[in-house]
Amino acid sequence: MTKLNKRTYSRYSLDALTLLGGLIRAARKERRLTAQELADRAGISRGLLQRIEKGDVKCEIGAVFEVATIVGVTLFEVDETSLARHLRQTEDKLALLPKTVRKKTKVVDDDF
Amino acid sequence: MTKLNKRTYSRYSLDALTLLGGLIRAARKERRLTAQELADRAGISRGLLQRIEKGDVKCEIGAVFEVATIVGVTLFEVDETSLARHLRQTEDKLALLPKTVRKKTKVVDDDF
DNA sequence: CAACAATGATTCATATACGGATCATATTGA
DNA sequence: TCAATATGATCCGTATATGAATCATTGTTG
Repeated sequence: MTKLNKRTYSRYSLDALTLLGGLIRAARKERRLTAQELADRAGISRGLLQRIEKGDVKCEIGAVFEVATIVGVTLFEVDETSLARHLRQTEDKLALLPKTVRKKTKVVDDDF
Repeated sequence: MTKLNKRTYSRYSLDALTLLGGLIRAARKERRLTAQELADRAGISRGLLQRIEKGDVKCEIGAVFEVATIVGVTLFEVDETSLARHLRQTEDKLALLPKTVRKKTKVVDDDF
């Protein structure tokens, strides 16, 4: 029992999340949306939106992306076409790589 | 009882998540990292990494960002300096906006 | 200033995401 | 081809994120 897991996060991840939250909050205000209104539109609670705007690491990424999308904060390329194209490119790229990664079975046989 | 909430997600959000997962997976393979290895480095389980690479909407955004960071997939600007600068700019922008959004109290008084 | 509205913060119950284990399958290297 | 290993897919128990409710505070408008 007692998981005591304590995940850790790099500074970059934390900053990126804070930034994303800030962008969402700024976009919401520019559009003069109430926290409650935006939460309703996204189908989440106001409390969760608060945490999202604060950059809380423990939020469903789906909820965060949805809110961001609603207020017009887009990650990656903006337009859908380019997103779809990017998706295909990624798939193609993956097809080229070996399907499974294989570790070097043994240390270099350097006794000679 | 029975929440039956059924959140919905826009096509864009779903695509963006799929793309992000694909980018992570591609980056992992380019670096010849095993799923287990990457999971260990991120302090998460292999199962969760699987879901992340699949673009599952129900994942802690912190875990996703952390994994992405580890394999070098960066959202927003790449370098830390620009990220920090962006952070400040967002704060400044927020400072200019009204602190709370206020709804029009009444419907337009258009009986005349 | 007075009334009201939006936000921030907390608490609690519950739905659920997570880790861990396991099994089957696919893929690799020798 | 064979052995080894990575991956995919489930299942289960538990830690925990979420929604709902509430209260205090701050900001806004009239």
